[in-house]
Amino acid sequence: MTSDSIARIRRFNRAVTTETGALDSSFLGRGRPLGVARVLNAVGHGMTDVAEIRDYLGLDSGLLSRILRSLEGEGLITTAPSADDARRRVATLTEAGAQEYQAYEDLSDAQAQNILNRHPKPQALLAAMDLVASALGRDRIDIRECDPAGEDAIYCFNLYFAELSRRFEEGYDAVKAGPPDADQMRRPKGAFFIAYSDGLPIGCVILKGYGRDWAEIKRLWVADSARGLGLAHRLMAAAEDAALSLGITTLRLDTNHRLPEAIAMYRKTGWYEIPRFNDDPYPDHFFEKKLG
Amino acid sequence: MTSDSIARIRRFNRAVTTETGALDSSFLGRGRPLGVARVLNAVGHGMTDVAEIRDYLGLDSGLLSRILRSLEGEGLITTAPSADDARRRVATLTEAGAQEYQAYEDLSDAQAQNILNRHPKPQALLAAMDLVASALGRDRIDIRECDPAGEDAIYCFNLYFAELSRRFEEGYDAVKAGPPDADQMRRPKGAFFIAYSDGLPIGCVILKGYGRDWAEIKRLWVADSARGLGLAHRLMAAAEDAALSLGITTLRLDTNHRLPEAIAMYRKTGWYEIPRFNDDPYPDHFFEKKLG
DNA sequence: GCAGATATCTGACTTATGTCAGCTATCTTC
DNA sequence: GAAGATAGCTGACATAAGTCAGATATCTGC
Repeated sequence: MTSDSIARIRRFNRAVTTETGALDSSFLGRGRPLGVARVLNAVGHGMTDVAEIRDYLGLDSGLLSRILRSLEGEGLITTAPSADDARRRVATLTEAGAQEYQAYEDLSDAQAQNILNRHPKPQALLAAMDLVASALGRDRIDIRECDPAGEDAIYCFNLYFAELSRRFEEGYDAVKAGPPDADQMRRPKGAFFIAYSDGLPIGCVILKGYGRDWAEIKRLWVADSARGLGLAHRLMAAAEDAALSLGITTLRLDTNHRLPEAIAMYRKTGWYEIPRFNDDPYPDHFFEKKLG
Repeated sequence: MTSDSIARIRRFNRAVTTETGALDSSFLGRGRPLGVARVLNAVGHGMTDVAEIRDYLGLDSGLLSRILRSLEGEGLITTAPSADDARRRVATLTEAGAQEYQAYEDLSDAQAQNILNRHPKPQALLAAMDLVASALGRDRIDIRECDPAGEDAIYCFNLYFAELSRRFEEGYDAVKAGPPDADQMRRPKGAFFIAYSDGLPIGCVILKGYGRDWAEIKRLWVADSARGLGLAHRLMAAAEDAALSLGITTLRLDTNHRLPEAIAMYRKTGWYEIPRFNDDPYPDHFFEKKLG
């Protein structure tokens, strides 16, 4: 069984490296070496700081310098000293550079679309890819404080609501839970965090504050494909850190018996059950935790 | 939805290329450039013919020549003119080469094992990897005529029986279906085919002959992860070709109503239903097809 | 303002990889 | 056995990628 498993993983590696050789070569086909294309891509993704690019792509200082010069020579980027530290340099796309970047994006998109079109069960394929990507990329999952009214936040909330609808016998209607107040999820009252894996949101948590010394944890969500990787713990830790930094000493949350893994996790991490503290129709379990 | 799908595929590509950069570098760490290691690997996998290696790895004739020379210099391989065409050369591993090849294999295995160990749901991860690998590698699925008593054949049969057990209400007992007669699955009576995706068996079919002008199709199996890729058609085509080359003009098969996709496929590809022609307890549908 | 740290750049070098034309030995066909 | 095809080898060259030791400008802490 184990040796069969290893054979399967190795087959996967072969299949994927062969294919992603082709995927990477979508960066080619525009008459530019891979290294140069990768840097252009990094700048296009908003990585302007030279040091940041170097770090992200793992390039030598001298090598990156030459690549930047080459992109400048092509008229695709301009570099200038950073405003707050003249030793540092920042790179920005020129108009031609933005066009070229977009051309690479379009190529990548077309490539991805092609894989989808050729598969009989695209949804199953996507789910499998998500699972694999989360597993392989678990060390690269990062949790960022985000705008609770942003596009990614809405993406997370919709998946969270969909999950609740599946779990609850009676379904779930986001409207009944009351309208959200984004200010309560933003500093100085509260905070909002999204967990990203290579740019895809795969989890979130709200710290909903009222300007008092207690706050609520809401909408703790982890994507199916990322379950079991300890992401819920990390999100909760981020929320608790934020709470402490806002002078909040007590957290509360409500939940439902149809979410037993969550309840088990709360009990294991210092939460204790308390009486109902709101009249929300969905929750039937209420927890509290003292911080600090 | 579509643009979300594309984002997910691209995230997958990023995650996997980053990780498989690490995977490929397991080929490194032994003080040998990737190209050289790949050739050593190809020879270790039984690719002795120089032209075959060149084709498989997509290398330039001159480049491969130099790499072979370098491996010879290290004492890992020997090359000699081919017995039946002295222009061609064949490469073989020396003892030191076999050891070095094994060292690479062990590294790859350890790397794969490591991925498994770190995941909370290894079986789900493997299933997802299989699905992705079959999808990406569908152009590289090849069907080979194999020994029906070999290790891979037994692997396929076990998965086939497991599938039937799941499908049939009353389960499935391979013993009741009668003992296999390997000679009937080998030329000149019959034939046996396995579909391989990067070395992993993902489908099979038996052409079971009796030295007469009709034969039976048995154990047509396609792995879950490879459904929908047209593999059953390709396996059947291989079996039909083999039948024609053996002078067989009529094929028969039996199946069960719990395998509706298979029955639908038979009806669409020239098979017509006939009365029961054996007393096997499991089948309840019987088909025939005229070839040529 | 000075010492030491930091960020980037330049030049000189190496290695890996790929390309191509021409060479030699061998095979196939007539 | 001669003509042309084929397989692999060699030499000459090109490019991509990476390494490393200074050089230069700037920042930070004292």
